[in-house]
Amino acid sequence: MSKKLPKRSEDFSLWYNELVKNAGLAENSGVRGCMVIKPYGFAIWELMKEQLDKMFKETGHQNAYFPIFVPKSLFEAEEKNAEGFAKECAVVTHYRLKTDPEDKTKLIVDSDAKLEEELIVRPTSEAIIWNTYKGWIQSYRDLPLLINQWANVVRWEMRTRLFLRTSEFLWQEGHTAHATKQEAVAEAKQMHSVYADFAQNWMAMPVIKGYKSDSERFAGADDTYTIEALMQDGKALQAGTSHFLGQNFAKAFDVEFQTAEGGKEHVWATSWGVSTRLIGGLIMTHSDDEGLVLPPKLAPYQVVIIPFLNKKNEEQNEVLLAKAHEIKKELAKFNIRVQIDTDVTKRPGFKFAEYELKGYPIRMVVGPRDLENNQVEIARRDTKEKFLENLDGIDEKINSLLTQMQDDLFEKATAFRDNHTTEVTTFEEFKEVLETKGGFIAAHWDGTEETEERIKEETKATIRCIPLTAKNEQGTCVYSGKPSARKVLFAKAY
RNA sequence: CGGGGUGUAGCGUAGCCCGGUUAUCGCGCCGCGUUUGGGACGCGGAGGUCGCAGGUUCGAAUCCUGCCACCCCGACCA
Repeated sequence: MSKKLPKRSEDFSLWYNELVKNAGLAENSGVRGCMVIKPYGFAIWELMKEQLDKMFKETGHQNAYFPIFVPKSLFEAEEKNAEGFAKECAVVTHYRLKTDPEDKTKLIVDSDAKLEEELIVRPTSEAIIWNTYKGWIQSYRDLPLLINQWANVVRWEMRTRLFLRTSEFLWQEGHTAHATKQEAVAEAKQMHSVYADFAQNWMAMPVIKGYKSDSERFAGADDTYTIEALMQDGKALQAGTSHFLGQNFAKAFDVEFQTAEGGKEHVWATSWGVSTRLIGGLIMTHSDDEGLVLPPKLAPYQVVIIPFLNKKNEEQNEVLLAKAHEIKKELAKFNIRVQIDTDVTKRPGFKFAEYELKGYPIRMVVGPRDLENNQVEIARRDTKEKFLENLDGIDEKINSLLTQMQDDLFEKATAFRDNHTTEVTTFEEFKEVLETKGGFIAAHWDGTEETEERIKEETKATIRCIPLTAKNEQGTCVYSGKPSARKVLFAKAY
C-alpha cells in the first residue's frame, strides 16, 4: 500500500510530507493551498478539540459562532489588525454566476451582481466579533464576556505546507471582554497556561512559555503570549498564542460599559487561538523513520489487536476473534480505544508496518501459540520493544503502559529540546550553533527592532519569545554589544 | 509575486530532445491457487480525455502558443 518513508535525517520536509500522506492524515486538495484532512487525521483533531473544549469550559468559557464574512468597513476599523492581515485576505466581490454566452458549458461571474461592499473571508474574527459585542455589552454586569468559537479561517499565504500553513485552516479563537486591564491580562495569561498545559500533558510536546517581541506581536495586540515548541529538525514552531488586546478593539468598535460608579469605560480584551497546526507539531515532535508516533492520549486508537487469522481455519479464527473481543471488553474498563484487525488477506508483517506508520501506540498480537499460554505479544510503538504479557489483569497492565508511554514521550521530547537549547555570548557562536545544531539559542538582545531585523537578515533566525522564566541578568547584546537585561530565545521557525 | 522544476492508470515512472502501428515498467487493485509469528509468491485480469485549450502536420504524449495545477528555492507568513 505505502512505500517506505524517506529518512527523517536526510530530508526532513520530504519525510514530513510523505508521512502525512502515507499515514492517511491529510493530502493536498488541488484547491489553492487548501488541504483535505482525512478521517484518521481528523480523528486526532477531534480528540484535541474535545480536550481543549473541556479546558475552555472549565475556565468559564462558552462556545458561539460568528459569520465567515467580514464586511470590509468592519475589517478596517482596527487599523493595525487590518494592516497586519491585508496582504493575505480572500475577498468576495460578487454574489452570482451566469452561463457564459460564448460557451454554454461555462460559468462566468455576473458583473451585474457586484457587491456594494466587499466581504472579507475572515483571517481571524476580532472585527466581526467586536462589532457584535458592541450590542451585547452595556453594563459592568455584562462582563466578563467569555466566548470561544470553533471555526475555519482563510489566510492567503504564498506558500503552504500540510497542517503547518494552509490557505484554509481549522482553529478555535477565544474572544473575551473584561471590565479591568488587570482582569484581561489575567485571562490572557490563564489561556496561555491552558495551552501550555494541553501541549505538554496531552500532546507530550514541551513548550517554552514567553511573550513576543514588538515585531512578532499580533497586529492589534498590546501583548502576545506564545508557546514555542521545538521540532526534530531544530526549527521552532509557534504552537499557540494568547493576546492581551488592551482597549484597541473596544475603541475601534466603540464598546463601552457603564461602571458600578456610573462612569463610562472601554472594555479590555483578549483573544487566543490554536489551530490544526498543532497536528503538524505533534507529528514533527515524536515521529520517526517508521512513521507516526502518537502520544496515547491523542491516538484515535490506542491499541490494535491483531489476531493471526488463517483463511483455511475458520474454527481457529473464531476462537482468536472471540479472544480479541474479550480483551477489547477488558480494556474498555479503562476506556482504552481499541481496534481489532479482522483482515484475513494481508500478512502479519505488512500489518505491523502499517500500524507503525499510523502510529498506533500499542500493538497486541494474538496467535494460536498465545492462546495456549494465555498470553499476547505486546509491541510499543515508541521504543519498538516487544514482549509477551500474561492476559490476567491485562486491562491494568495496558492502562499503565499507556500512561508510561505518554510520560516517556514527553521526557524524550524534553530531553531533545534541552539538548538543542544553547546559550551563546558571541554572534560567531550564534551563527555556528544555528548552522550546525539548530534549535533554540538563548542570547542577550538589546531590545531594538533594528537588531532583531539585522539578525533575521543575516541568519534567518527570529526571536521566538522572551521566556517568562528569563531571569534578569545584565549582559551585552550578542549582535550590537549594547546592554541587555535578559536573554531571549532565537530560532529558525516554521 | 520572482527563479527553477514537474504534470502519462489509485501511486511512482519510461517514452518527449530527433512526431509514425495497439503508450513502457513497477507498486497497488480484481480473480484463482499456494502462503501466513516482521512489508509473500505463481498464473490470469481490469484500469489511460498522456493536466486543459488552441495551433502546426497526412499524422502530436512528443513541436509551437496560451492557460491551469502541483513541487522546490526565495519573498511573504500577528
